[in-house]
Amino acid sequence: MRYSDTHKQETRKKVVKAAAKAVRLRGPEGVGVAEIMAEAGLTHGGFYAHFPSKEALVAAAIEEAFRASAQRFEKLTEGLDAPAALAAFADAYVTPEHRAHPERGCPIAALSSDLPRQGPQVRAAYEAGVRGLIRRIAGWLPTQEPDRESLAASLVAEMAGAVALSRAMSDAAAAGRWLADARARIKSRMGFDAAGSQS
Amino acid sequence: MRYSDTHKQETRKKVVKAAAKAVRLRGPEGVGVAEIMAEAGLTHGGFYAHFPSKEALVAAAIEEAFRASAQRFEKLTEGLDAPAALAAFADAYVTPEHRAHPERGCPIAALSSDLPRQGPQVRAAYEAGVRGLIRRIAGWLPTQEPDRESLAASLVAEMAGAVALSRAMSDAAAAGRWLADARARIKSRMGFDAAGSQS
DNA sequence: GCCATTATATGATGCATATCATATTATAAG
DNA sequence: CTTATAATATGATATGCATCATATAATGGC
Repeated sequence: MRYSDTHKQETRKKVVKAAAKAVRLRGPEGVGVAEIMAEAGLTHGGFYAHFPSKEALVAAAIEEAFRASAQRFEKLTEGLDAPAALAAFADAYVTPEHRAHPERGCPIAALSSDLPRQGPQVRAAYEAGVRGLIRRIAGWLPTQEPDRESLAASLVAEMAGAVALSRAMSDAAAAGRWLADARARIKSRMGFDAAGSQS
Repeated sequence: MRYSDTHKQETRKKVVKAAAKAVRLRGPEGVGVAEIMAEAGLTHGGFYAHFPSKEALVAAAIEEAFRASAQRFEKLTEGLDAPAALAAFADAYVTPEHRAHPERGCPIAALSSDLPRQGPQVRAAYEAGVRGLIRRIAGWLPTQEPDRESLAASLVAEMAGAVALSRAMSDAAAAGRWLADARARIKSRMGFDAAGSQS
């Protein structure tokens, strides 16, 4: 073996990371193979030594994006008890920072409407990521909650929907205020606030 | 004037309607000018007699999609009092039918993640549509609600997010069950259920 | 230092697509 | 019926992109 045996894997990783950013920022159709390779410091030619197709790269990019987001939030919530973890999650997710940086944010908010139009590999990667996030949030919900998975899915829908909607608002200040409102509503639905909380 | 003076306007309308479907189904980048013209029964050549650019068409298509959705829901809720109208809205929006037919559904759910990547005309059309829907829902919310616009926006985020997420689920039956759950949660947040409802 | 082999680069191909220039067709007025 | 003109079609251009064939460069073992 001539090159160090980790060399190819390392470049592959670089390419995938570049793709993970580019795809969230410009969308699966908005980004080209050559562009991603260039961002990873390579030219387009070597691409097919790493991936059988563009779709395979996009699928890998989505996996990577979910993995990185999960890691980010794990770090953010480690050592916290369940209510604090949930609150910390919402406080990080439903924010102007997340709105401003899709390229390092949650793939659900960044790609929700692109997804139905992607091929099966991409959809599978995305679906697995969604399920993983829902499961993580469900695990933090109070055990007396009758259907934690269902509530978790509903919370994910609202959080991702809120960030996506906020990205459609052109006025950043107004978007920020609205995100703060949405954040408060979401936290109050998480089941740990004063009694009386519904659903 | 040789052709009847409404002829061009009529074809324009046909083109915009075709575009409104195609854009929601295949996305702004997934659809071509020639394709849309063909769906309207024309060839691609005449296009620039109607629109100065593809972006202008996409913007018009989004306006049309919002207009049609608004009309649809107006018909659905006419004559109902506010609580019934809200419930009818949620019962029509958060459904497997909506999940299955983005091409005649809400542009918010169909295009949320594409939007930040579009040009200013398209974004303006979308933003106006979003604000219109939020305003309509806010008008149905109970007057004692402290901030109806904010709650309405939150509800729109959750409804659109729920439909978008459901479209990422490959198992239609599971998606349907989950949509039913989400629908119940959304209706219970609309402020007209048994006392004790929060936020 | 040289060789075999693996990784990346150069360059080509074919296809799709936005845009535009020019030709053709349809129709209302005379 | 003829004609002027508005509406649409045909065809061309240019560009961008996924994919692939072939050439070059990098590196560990001898």
